[in-house]
Amino acid sequence: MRKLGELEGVALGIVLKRQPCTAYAVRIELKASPSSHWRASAGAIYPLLSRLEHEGLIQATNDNSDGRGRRHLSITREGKKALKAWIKAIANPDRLSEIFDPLRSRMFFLGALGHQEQIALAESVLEALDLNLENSQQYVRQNPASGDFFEHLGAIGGVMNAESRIKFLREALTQIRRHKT
Amino acid sequence: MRKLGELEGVALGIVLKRQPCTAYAVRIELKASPSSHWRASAGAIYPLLSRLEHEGLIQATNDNSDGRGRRHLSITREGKKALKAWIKAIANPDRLSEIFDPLRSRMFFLGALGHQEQIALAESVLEALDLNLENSQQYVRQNPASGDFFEHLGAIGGVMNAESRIKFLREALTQIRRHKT
DNA sequence: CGATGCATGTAAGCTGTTACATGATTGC
DNA sequence: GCAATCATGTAACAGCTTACATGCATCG
Repeated sequence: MRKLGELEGVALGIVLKRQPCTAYAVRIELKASPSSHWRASAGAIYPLLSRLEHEGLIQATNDNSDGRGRRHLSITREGKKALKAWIKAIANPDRLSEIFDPLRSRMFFLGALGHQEQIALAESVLEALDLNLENSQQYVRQNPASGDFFEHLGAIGGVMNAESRIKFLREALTQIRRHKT
Repeated sequence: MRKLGELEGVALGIVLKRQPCTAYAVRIELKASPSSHWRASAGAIYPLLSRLEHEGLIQATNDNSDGRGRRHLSITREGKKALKAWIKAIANPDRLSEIFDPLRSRMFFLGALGHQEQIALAESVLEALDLNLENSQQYVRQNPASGDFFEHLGAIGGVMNAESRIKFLREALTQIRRHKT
């Protein structure tokens, strides 16, 4: 059984949670989730789900109740097995450290800016991060502990990450101010 | 002036820091950095740097002091302008939230596992995260405040992120134990 | 004198993006 | 009736990976 890619895992997971649902719904959910790496373009989602269907990880039933030719997706036994394997693969330290954070990438090169520019940028990013935190907190409220437990956990993770980034940038800003070229 | 992609920005930043340096050195540095999204494959780096050279953002001088045909890269005035623009682009909230964390992606779907499996996985990931933290701390020691200031800042960011993930997973584990399906 | 590291690249393939194309349904 | 949303897809392209190919230098 083939290993799933990152977007494949996420998409398959969404199918499991929302089944029976359309490919469109999967796409919207991906877009809606805050701080996502994925743009969830149609050109990615539809071929991806076709692939998963072709491999027997999801199945589709045609819904002819209206003229839109909706196709309702659900996960198969094989699909759930593949999803579980995908989830468990995170225990691999290499997979675990495949993080991507455009803010931290840029910190390494902040020295390319002048001292005033550094401070101005850090301050404006700090504002953006505050908005970011508010969005994450709102997402938690939209997914309370009373609803889907793991959706709630993931949302909490988003808040903690946002807080961590703010803490980091505040610390960085303090040190930059002290630094003076 | 064209906007730089993420890997382009990072590569250009490394050239600025290490110049004059070879493309190979850029690649090694990318690989060495802990928790990197990029595999820094030759097939990515060499065409990328050729592109930047072609566009006048970096320049190369041939070094014939040995038979390896080394090409020493350095950044141009235009290149530094492009790099600064790339760094400042992080103030854009959309760019800022393009985070990717394979651990958090999977938290949303942890419910696909049985309760015991959830706990076992979380525990083994927690161990891997501890190693992760140690690596990040070592990276800080390798890049002390006495050296390149921003390299040090970036390294600190790595540690804070590692700590944040551990804190998150500990919290998650506690809640999962309480949850009992 | 052989293994490892330095150094540069290419070819095929996969995955994702943007932009386009089409059409039905719903709400104002 | 018209706009927004639901819904499915394709085509062209960009970017990165794996795997391959080549050859010099250095160290034991």
